[in-house]
Formats: sequence, structure tokens, C-alpha cells
Amino acid sequence: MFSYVQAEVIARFWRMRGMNVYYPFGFDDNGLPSERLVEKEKGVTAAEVGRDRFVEMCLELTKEYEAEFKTFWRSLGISVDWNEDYSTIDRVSQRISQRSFLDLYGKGRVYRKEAPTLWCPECHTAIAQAEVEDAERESVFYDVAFRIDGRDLVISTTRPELLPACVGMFAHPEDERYRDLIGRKASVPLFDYEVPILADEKADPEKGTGLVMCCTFGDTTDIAWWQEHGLDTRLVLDAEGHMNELAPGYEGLYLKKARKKMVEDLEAAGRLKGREPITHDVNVHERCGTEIEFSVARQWFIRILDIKDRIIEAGSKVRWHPDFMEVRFRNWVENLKWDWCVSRQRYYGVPIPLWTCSECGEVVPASEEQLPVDPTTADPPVDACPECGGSLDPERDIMDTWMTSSCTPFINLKWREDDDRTDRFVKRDEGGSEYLMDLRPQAHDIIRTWAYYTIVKSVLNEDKLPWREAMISGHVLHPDRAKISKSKGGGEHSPRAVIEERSADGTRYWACSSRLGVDTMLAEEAFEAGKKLVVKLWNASKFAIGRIEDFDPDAPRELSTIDRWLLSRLVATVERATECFESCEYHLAMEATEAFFWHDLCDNYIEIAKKRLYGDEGYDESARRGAQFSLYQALLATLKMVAPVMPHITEEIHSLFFAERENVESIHVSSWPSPPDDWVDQESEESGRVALSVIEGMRKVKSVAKVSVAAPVGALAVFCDDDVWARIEPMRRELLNVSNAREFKRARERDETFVDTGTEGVLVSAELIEKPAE
RNA sequence: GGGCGAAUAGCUCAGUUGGUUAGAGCACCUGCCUUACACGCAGGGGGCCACAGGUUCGAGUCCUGUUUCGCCCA
Repeated sequence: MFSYVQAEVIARFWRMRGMNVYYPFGFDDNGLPSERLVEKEKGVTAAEVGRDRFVEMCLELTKEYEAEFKTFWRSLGISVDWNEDYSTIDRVSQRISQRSFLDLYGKGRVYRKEAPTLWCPECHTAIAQAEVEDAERESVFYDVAFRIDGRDLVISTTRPELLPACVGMFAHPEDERYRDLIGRKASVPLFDYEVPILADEKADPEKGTGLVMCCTFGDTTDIAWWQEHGLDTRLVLDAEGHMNELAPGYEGLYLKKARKKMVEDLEAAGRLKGREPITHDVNVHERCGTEIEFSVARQWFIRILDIKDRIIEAGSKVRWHPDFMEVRFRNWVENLKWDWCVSRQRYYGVPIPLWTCSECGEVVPASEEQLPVDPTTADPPVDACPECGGSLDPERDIMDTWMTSSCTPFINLKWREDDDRTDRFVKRDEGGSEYLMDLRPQAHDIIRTWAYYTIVKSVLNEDKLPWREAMISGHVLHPDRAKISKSKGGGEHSPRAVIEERSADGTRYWACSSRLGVDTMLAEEAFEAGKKLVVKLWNASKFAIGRIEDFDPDAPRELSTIDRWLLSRLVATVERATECFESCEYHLAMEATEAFFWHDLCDNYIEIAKKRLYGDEGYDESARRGAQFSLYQALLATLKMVAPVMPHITEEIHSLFFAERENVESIHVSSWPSPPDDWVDQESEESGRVALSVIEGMRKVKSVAKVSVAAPVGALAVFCDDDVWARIEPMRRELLNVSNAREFKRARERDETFVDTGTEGVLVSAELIEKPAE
């Protein structure tokens, strides 16, 4: 909600600037999150109801959620083109996603490999590096004794259940304690087989006994050692995390139970030399919090590690807001250790569009005409293996959801569809790089996924940038500083609850109250400020419209100094707001606009021009029209500048009066304010500023005397130099009006009744007629 | 352990390229029902800009280090 508003404000701004803004909306509802939602809400698993029914249930549930979300986004005033919405599971998206995959396959980027893979035993699927999170867990460090020549060799581990998966022991090559043992073999407790003792610099002599066991697989170091030293493979866990026949006596036990039993048995055998409770960081699956295991299985990968530099280069050409987000992107890519594992052993997602020969393993990709295709139900494009004539097995895996999410520019372009519109969208930036879309809005936690994978796809499939700019939002923090996320619902702080309680405009105002990219508190104060602005806009407009209803723009008008002051200030404000919106600094745009509206327009201009606007005696019609003109322009421009952030109240006010006058249907399709250059008037700005400081002094006198601001004044005397006097003397009538004074004069002498003003050397004295209240 | 960010008023946040006396809103204090608005207006108090060095005529802003917090990763 937070990041959507921030981006949407920018879309509204550019729309008012006259751009034809293409603003689609995507529901990312394929994949594991949806499956888990179904499992939770319907209390079933795919195994129970079967794959087809399960997918059906996922589709039904995501449809329900889509409708709900749509209503929600509409109520927030998100101005997307709902004719252009898509879901990552709809037919077009599936087709484009599969097409993208097949394109990569054709380019030799896709490979299949039996490889150690990050594995979630809870979700029964391989996952990608990007889906792994850290979590702090309580655990126990066990000291376990291996044996050589009747001598104990103690290692420390938090994973004793991986003992049957142990394929080696490591010590640091410089470690004197074990130097003589390198190259020999030790026996594994409980399982009674021998593993080699090896030297490697990754073994830390400072840690524990300096000796460590290597299992297939406990962590990435194990994998590295396994590869570098050509060790055996002993996979002891099945897909659900149960021990298999390689762990005799523990077969069928879930790994945690196996751990418990092995610890007991080790103790009984006298091979447990110690235990120490610790808290350590473990890798868990971000979707379910289960500790990640490694498994060797046949998976599909997209080769990426060899083109890191191309990806980084593409990222460097994107304009990131704020710019330091590019560094985070680059660091992520630089630190990648795995190719992109794209196969998932799940159900609800886009199928991998391939068949494999059961005889020779030849891969037969689906043909373009078949897409989107589910190989488990469709016939392969050829009857038999073109290589050996063997029968073809359908691929049962589905793709990682990011395979589809990363296609969002392609989906929006209808990439290689009949109605492909890539040509209309592709543009070239100043550096000559072609890009598909203008802007990607997203939050910073998914730089490593959505942004990264999208760049990968655009580079590999099209050799272009996916977007020219990326707008990266921060997170919303609870009042107690915890992160609020969609998946966790948010409870009383759920987006829905927030909007219902504080109104859409108030919520939007809050979302725009801090800088882009920083995490922001869900703080009461910002909502209150938004609400107050809504009320102030309403009251000021109600008053102003009453005064300018009869304004005739064609009749002659005369602008006073204070009118020109207002218009000149308006020009500066519009310039500032425009610049700020252009660089996604919506909060600065609002700050400038609010200051102008609240202080310049309401507190000062309207107060000063009030009597002229009322048409009080002594003002001719042209002077009144001058005030009407200024007020009209200032208020309309203010409404327009606030409109991107607060679309509802501004539209309401606009429709009451300006829509008809300006002959536009809605403020949101009206043009961004562009006041003429000749409204810039340095002289009037300075005169207005000085006059305001005189008024400020006068008000201070009244405030100190504790009388009303409207209290009548005998003489308002100003002590100043000739230059200042020349500026304010012509504004005598306005000053008399606003101070309710009978006389306005220049003082030659200053006595103790004079007070300072905001202008140096200018002092004011106001002769109060009523006695100050005691 | 590495990367990135944050640290400014009691609270939530601004502070463009270094440049007068560091700002806003809320909260607080003193007043004011002024013919738009008391959800308002006027006036006011409140800051060692995390800490320590450095560059500079000049540092909240730039550099180095330290501390605390957040995010991402190992």
C-alpha cells in the first residue's frame, strides 16, 4: 500500500503533465504463496485432493482475492488502467512466460543437472537462493567423537543427524594437532564406516577442536568441499526430511527425531563428549520458516553466473531512486553463488514446457503453437524421440514464480503475441540503451528477486533494459518497529483497517510524508496532518469560491502589489513542486505546496485581500477583480499540485467550481500548472515580504497584549528607512485593513512601544485602543 | 564477518550542490470565538544535528574511525 501510493502519485503527476501514462496492474498470484494460502484456508493439501482439483482451488481462491484487492486499490484511489490488468497465472502470462523460457532454452541458457539444490522439506520443493531467509534459532552444539587407532577425534556440530551423511573430516593445513592425520581415515560413530581426513583452509582452527565434519549436505561449505575434493555422496534425507536406508536404525525418522535418537545413542556409546546450547543463524525458507536442507536432484537451471558483469552493467544503466539502491543490486549480483534454479516440484504455477525421452534423455521443447501448454495433459509436438524413437515423458515440474514475475515488461508489451506492441513502447535513453518500460516501482526487499530477475530476463531475452528508472520504496514499520508485510496480514494495522480508519487521502498523505526508500513508521501524526490538510483545503476553498463565483476574467482588472507577490510566490512554488515530483521527491513537492497554500495563501493573502474580495467600500471593481484573479489562480494551482497525493478532496473541490470554469472533466486530467513567466516579480515579492513582517510585528504587539488579532488600533507606526517606507507606503490600505488600524504612519523616533519585525531595521508600534485584558 | 541505509526538538520526519540565527507537523506554554476554518489564528519555549577526529575561511551536509538500530547477505 505504502509503495503503491508512492508510485501512483508519480503516475498522476506525469499524467497531468500531459503524458499518456500506461499504468497496468499485475496480480502476482501463481506459485507457492497461493498454494500455502489454499492449504491454510481450505485445510487441504495437493496430495489429498489431487493436482487438478488443487490447481482449481488455487485459481478460485486467487480470483476471490483479486476482486477484493481490486476494490481495495480502487478505494485508495489507485489510478491504474483496469483494462490492462493481468495475473501471472492467466493464459497470456503463462504463454509469455513459457515463451521466454523456450527462448532461453534455444539460446543455450537452460540446462538440467543433478546438483546440490536448496531444498525445503516442508514444501517439498527446490527453491532459489533468493527465497532463503535467515532466522535465529536455538540449537545445541554437540561434541562428537570419531575414532582413529583407538584415539578420539572430536568434532562439534549442530547437525548430529547428518553423521550418516558424513563423507570426510577437515582440518586446517597449518593445524599442528592434526597434521599427521591428514590423508588417513577415521571411523564414523554409530554407523561404523570410514571417511578420509583432509586439509582445507576453510576449516577454522579457532572453532571448536579445529576439526570439522563434511556431510552431503549440511551447508555450502560442505558442497564446496564435496566438489573440490571429489568426495562421496551420501544423501540420507528424503524429500520430506525423513532418514533413508543409509541411516540404519533411523530409517523413516524425521530428521529432528533422528537427531534426538542419535544423540541418545551417542551418549550411550560414550561418543558424546559434550553439549552446549547456542543461538545461531540458520537458513530458512522465506515462505514457511522451515530450515533449508540440501538435496541432490535433477533440476532445471538458467545459467547466470557467467554473465554477472552483463547483469551488473544493465543495472548500472537503470536510473535508481534513491540512487544507492543500485549498490544493493550490484552487491547481490556480485555475491551470487548459484545459477537460477527454476524448477519447482509443486502444482500451481506455469508448467515447464518440455518432454524428455525416457530412453536417451533427449529434451523436446513444446512448439510455439502449443503455448501455453501443460505437458502432463498435452501431447508432445512429436510422437517419439527424434533421436532414438523412444517414448516421451512430460516434465512434471513447474517454474519458479519469479520466472513469470520477471516477465512483467513482456506481459505488458504482449511480447511476441499477435498484438505485440513492443515497437510502440521501446525507447532509447541518453546513453543509447534501449529500454522497454519507463518505471518500475517496488520495495527494496525484492531488489534481489523481482528487480534482479526482471533485468536478467530483459537482458537475456531482448538484450534491452527492462525500464529506464526504478523507484524503490522502503517498508512500513509498526509503532513497535517491526516490519509490516502483506503475507503476515498486518492485523489491526492491515492496509484495509488503516484506510477505513483514516480515509484514503489521509493514508496517501502519510505514505508521502517521508523520503522515498526509507522505512517509515505507521505514525498517528502523519495521518492527523493529512486530515487537517483535507479540512483546511475544504474550508479555504469554500470561502474562496464564494468570493470568486462572479469573477469575470474578461473584464478589466488591476493587480496590486500583494496580488503580484502572491502570483510570484506561486510561480516559485510550482517550479519547486514540479522539480521535486520529476525526481520522485513527492514529500518535498508537498512541503512546498503546503507551505504556500497554508501560509502564503490562507494566513496572509486571504487575510490581507479579504475586504477587497468582499467588495467593501473604497475598492473599485477592477481592484476586486485583481484579487479574484489572484485567488482563483493560486487556489486552482494549489489543488492541482495536491491532486496527485490527495485525489479525492481535490477532485471534489475542483468539481464544485473549477471543472465548469476550466471546461475540464476532472482535475486529474487537467493540465499541470504552468504560470506565465511574467508573474515572476522580484520587486513585489520583496515588498510583500516586508509588508508581511510589518503585519507580523503588529500581531506580536496584540498577542503580547493578549488582545484579539481583530482588535482595533489607533495608529500603526513603522520605524524604517526610506527604502522600506517606499515599499510599504503604497500598501497602506491593505495594512490598515489587516490590522484594523485607523492610521498608518511612519515613525521618526522609536520608543519602548516598538517591537522587532522579521526585517532587520524595521520596527512596529501599534497603539491599542482597547485596554489589554488582565 | 561483509554490503547498504539510518542516527537532527519529547514524538514522526524534512534539510537540494558545504554558506546568515538548523526547519515542519504533532505535543507543550501564553493568548485570541477575527463575517472560511477553534480540525482554526497569533505569539512562545524547546536541538552538543549519535560520538571522536580530520578537510575547509566556513560542516547537520564532505573524509576517517567508533557506537546503536534496521535491511540484505555470508
